[in-house]
Amino acid sequence: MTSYEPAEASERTGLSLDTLRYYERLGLFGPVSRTAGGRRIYTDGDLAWVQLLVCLRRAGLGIADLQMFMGRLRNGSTSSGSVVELLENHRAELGGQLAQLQTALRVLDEKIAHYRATDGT
Amino acid sequence: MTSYEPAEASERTGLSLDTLRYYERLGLFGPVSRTAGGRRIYTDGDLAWVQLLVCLRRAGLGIADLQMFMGRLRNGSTSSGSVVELLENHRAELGGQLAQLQTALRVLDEKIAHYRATDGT
DNA sequence: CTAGGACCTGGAGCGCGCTCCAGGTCAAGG
DNA sequence: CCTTGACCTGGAGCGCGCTCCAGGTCCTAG
Repeated sequence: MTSYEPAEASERTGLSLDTLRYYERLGLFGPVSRTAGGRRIYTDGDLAWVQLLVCLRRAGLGIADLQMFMGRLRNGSTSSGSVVELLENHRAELGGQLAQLQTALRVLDEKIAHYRATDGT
Repeated sequence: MTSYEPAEASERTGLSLDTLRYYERLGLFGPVSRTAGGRRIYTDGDLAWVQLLVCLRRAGLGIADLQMFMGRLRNGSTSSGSVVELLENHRAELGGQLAQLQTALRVLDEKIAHYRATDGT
């Protein structure tokens, strides 16, 4: 029992049927095998990939990133180094965003203080 | 000398003229004062706001966030609390993204290890 | 055999955040 | 005066990441 119909795959990954098909079309995973009639049958392996994709999307990577990502991972070639590199770059970027937010928080605190001092009703 | 022509404002904020106008149209800052002829003249105050906006955008907040943000800050009313709240929620979100990334990194390490063990050419 | 529902495909549509464009106005230099 | 270039406006266009739709197929239940 290591295979799932589309509905179940959707449920398990949290992606819509459309999005699953979309990702597959873009080559982010799969190709997914089919029944004689042409319906998709997702394997555990497929879903594991999808979970990883979901994870990366949630982490803020773009579709293009995921494409080169999958490309690299597919053709072995320990260029997996560059994949990890990509992730770590993104992590750095997130760090930057956090820093921006903290700056914003600081600036806001100043503004609030200023308001209180100037216009302290 | 606390005022700037559009070109200079653009240069100083790193936003395009279009984007400056766009943000102003959306009410994210301003209204910017004009010359008799109708050209914009940005003040230091304007640019300070814009810097804050840039900061928040870089931190990943959406335009809608910025709008309610500015709305809150404008009408005083120490609801600035909810503004800070917004920022901190977002910070938490970034934290979540980082976590997702780390999970992805971990999963990848596993996959790589698996590759090496299975197919270790 | 028939009905119903889950699934298929290709392509159109949408919300976001800009970016570009046409057609016109202002203002400093010659 | 005229030219030139930075600026103005409203609105169209674009790339992303889905999401929705029409029109058709499969297949299980009655």
